[in-house]
Amino acid sequence: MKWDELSREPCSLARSVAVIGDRWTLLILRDCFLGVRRFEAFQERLGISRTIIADRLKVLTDEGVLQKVAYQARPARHEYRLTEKGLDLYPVILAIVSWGDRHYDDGRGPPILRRHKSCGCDFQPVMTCSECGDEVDARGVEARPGAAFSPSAAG
Amino acid sequence: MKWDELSREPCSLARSVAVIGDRWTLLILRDCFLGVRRFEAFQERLGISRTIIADRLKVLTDEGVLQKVAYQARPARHEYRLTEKGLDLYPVILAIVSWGDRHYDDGRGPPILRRHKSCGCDFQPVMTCSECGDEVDARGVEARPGAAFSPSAAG
DNA sequence: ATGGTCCGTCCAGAAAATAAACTTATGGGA
DNA sequence: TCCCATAAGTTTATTTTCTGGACGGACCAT
Repeated sequence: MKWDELSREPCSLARSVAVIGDRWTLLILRDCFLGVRRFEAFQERLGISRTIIADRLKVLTDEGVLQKVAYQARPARHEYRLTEKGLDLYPVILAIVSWGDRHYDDGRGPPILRRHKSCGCDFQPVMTCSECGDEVDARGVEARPGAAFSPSAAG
Repeated sequence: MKWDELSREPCSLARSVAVIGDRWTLLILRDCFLGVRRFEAFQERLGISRTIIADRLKVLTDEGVLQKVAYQARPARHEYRLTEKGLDLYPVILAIVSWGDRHYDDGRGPPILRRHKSCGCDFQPVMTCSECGDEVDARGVEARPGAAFSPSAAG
């Protein structure tokens, strides 16, 4: 399988990874959720080559994860904002951060604290079942093929 | 920033991405959660070069996400199993799959269905607040620097 | 006029990813 | 014994991607 065939796999994980599973894309998305919106800001914060920033922002824009919004007319300038589809990626970011908080703590605690506005508390994300509300973990789940399954598919 | 500097960033997402943020690593982990354990099986299912499989399995093993377990002595053969640290990645996989299910459905529904054993229902994962139990989304959360924060850090 | 900001593109060299063939160790059958 | 098969990689050569730096265009402030 090649990288550009991923999006045609009958697998939701493969299709997602085709868009966001890149080395730098997740870092760009992290910054998006922290309020970074401009090309120069991404480049400065990440310290990677401008070519990659431009390429990844284009992919995310083409996929509808980010949206270009003009903030001044002359010279034409715009910023990159998360769309609804992009905001839907928040659980992905939270899950990754949470795993890092747990397994790669350097002893000084989490680098970023997150407060749930509606209850006012600093919180940890918990993955729960939509039906019973209990926490789900790998051992408590049974996977089986769905309608869109085909032999080479998975997840 | 370079790829191998990621793990030294004061950012839980960067540290995690240094381990699992690779193109193929997430696909390998997907298969792990579906019960795939042997080198040949990973290679056959993913259809990518053996070099990459070997390299990624080594990284995941070195990081303690997978563990080599012998299943026969002569010739020496072993399989790769998720450790507790690896099982902790389940919310990450679920979050990515869930996003794909929602935004890259081809009209035939999800390729894989998941049943929560304890309640017996097919379910969708919901990211909730550890303190109040309500669902969390990007707009309802406020991030701020924690103890391990430093100027270049994030998330 | 000079320098600064912002958002890119272009280029050549360096680094990484990839496919295909090969290696090692063993067991089974003709 | 010889040949084939299985499993888990390694080696080699090619292809792709990434990098750092320079460059460009459209403005603005001094």
